[in-house]
Amino acid sequence: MAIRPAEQLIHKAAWLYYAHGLRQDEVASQLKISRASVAMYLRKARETGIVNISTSTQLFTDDVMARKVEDAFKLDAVWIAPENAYVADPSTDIAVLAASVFLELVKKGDRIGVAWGRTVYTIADIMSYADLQDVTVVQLCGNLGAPYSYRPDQCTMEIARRLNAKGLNFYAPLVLSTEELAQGLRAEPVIRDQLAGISDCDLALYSVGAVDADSHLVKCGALTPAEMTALRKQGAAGVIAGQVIDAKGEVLDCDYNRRVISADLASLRAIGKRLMVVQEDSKLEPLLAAIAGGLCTHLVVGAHVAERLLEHAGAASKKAS
Amino acid sequence: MAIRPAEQLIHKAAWLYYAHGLRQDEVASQLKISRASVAMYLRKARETGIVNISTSTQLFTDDVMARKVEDAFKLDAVWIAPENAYVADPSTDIAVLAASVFLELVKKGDRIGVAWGRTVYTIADIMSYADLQDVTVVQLCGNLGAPYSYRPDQCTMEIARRLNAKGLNFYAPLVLSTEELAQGLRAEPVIRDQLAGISDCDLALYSVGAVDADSHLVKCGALTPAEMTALRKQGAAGVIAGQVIDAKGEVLDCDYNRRVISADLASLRAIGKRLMVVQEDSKLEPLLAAIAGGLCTHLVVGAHVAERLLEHAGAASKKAS
DNA sequence: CACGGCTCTCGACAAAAGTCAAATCAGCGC
DNA sequence: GCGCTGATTTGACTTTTGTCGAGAGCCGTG
Repeated sequence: MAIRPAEQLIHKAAWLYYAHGLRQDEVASQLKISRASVAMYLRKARETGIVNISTSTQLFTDDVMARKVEDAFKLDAVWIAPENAYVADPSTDIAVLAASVFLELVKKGDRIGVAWGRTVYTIADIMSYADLQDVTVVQLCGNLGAPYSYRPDQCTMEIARRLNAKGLNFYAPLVLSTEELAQGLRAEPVIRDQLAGISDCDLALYSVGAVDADSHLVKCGALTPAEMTALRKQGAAGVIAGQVIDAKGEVLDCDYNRRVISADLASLRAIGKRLMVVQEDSKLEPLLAAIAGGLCTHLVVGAHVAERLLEHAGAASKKAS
Repeated sequence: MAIRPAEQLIHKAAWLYYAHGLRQDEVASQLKISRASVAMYLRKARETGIVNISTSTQLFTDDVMARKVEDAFKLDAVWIAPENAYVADPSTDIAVLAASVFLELVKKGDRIGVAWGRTVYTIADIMSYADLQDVTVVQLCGNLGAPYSYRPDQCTMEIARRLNAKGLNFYAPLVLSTEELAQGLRAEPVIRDQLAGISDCDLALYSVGAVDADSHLVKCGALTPAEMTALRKQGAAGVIAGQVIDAKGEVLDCDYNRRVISADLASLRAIGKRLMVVQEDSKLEPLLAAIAGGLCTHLVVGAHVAERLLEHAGAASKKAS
């Protein structure tokens, strides 16, 4: 296989084209190949992250609303995707923004924790490629043998692939049938090491789930709709990395949570940058819970959710005074 | 001036085009402007660093020779520009590479020390734009009222401008006529603070000058050719940030050095990443001195100099054994 | 209020980049 | 040795992008 020379050529072509600003035909004659090949190499270079094209996400932090949300909830940084999007699908817009923000936050040598969900998978799916060799992507929670394409391990691996990073998977079920078994598995060296390594992460990427019948936990069979309703009554406000949290952002004391294998919230809070992405307008309550629990330092949301966050903050401060 | 809406438009256009991958005509219809304007906005976006296109410099570190030089001289990283360049001017090639490497090393929030010289100015000149608001570029040595376009303050300001960073200039002459005056000026609060702030830098960018009649010090009138020759006899091996160093990379004990206002070498050594760029083949001796003095952790050189570095290292180790 | 001077915007053309089917080449089993 | 398979490369074609001069809008000035 002539992959070595090809790799070299891709690098050289990318170098001449992007760094030196030569035209494709000039590159072609320098490298003594046809221009069409140059075009192909350049596409590969972009796809593999040999060249990085990134747009500043400043536009979305400059927003006054973003500043207000930052202040109101004491977050490190907030990005707001305009709702009156210029593009067809507003939820895609949030994911594209989230992917850019994510890439901006990642540094060389980082260890990144990734949770699971439709949102995270969408982000992974549209994320552009980058070449960050010494980055590790770890899975934050156990697996779910769901028929979905956004299984936890898929999210992790896809992001690792895009970044050209190492992917560290987590081969345990998210939820077991008994508490004892869960405890036993958590004590298992392979699993224990994985869980222990989570707090060493520099950056976490996750979303928050709603506590309703549409939740992934229900769709994947981890919980029945009835159990979900029951959890709601017990004070469940959201789902983070497979665990059910209450309105204060603490793990809900319930049978289900005790059977889950996932990063405990203290480990998550130990991660410096916790990037939370919320696409759906309906996830206001879970998001508030996550913020209350200090599970989020960096936030990407749509304008609509941002507005409602501010309304809520305003109401709360009024009540307090 | 309709510059505010324009700024917004540039951001939006860049966002839709680069992040969402729309075509220019699609962007144009979304934004309700002509495609020609979109093309113009995109150019501006590239020029101002709203979008970043960077190519991985891996190709040049992958080189086995680069590894050998790293090992032989205990450097953190070495990049080697191939001498049989694909481009017209080999020295430009080194500068382009150096600029890429430099941009790769800069992080948000960094403080960067920049020295002066043709090499540094060339790098500044071809460096692409970036948007790093919270970066500070400081000048490492005093000014020289030369008729050259690569005055120390110019180098600093140009790099600051390209990075969209703050530029901190150094308004003192590089060399004074008496030692007393130099001492007095160094004690001056404005100057003292500047000099004291140098060791807080995260990254330094400089080259090394040769001790000959072609040196900038001679061309700018700081030293006469005769003085230069005399210094050589006293053991001068190179020039760093306006100061004359000996073969061990220490400040040469001479009248000239005592009259200079510049970063002292200890401050330079305190900077974490010291990127040295050498274009000319003739600068082998100064480079060896700089390396010996621990003034360089990251190195960008042409293949020819790299070869000679290795020869030298080989000879030295043979002699030692 | 008309007048330059200024920048921004547009349409049309030229240049460059992307794409695809056909051709070429290397490796491999028969 | 021969022909097959699959990947790579090429030339020709189409689409997309860059550029330029003309014209439109805006402001301060006489």
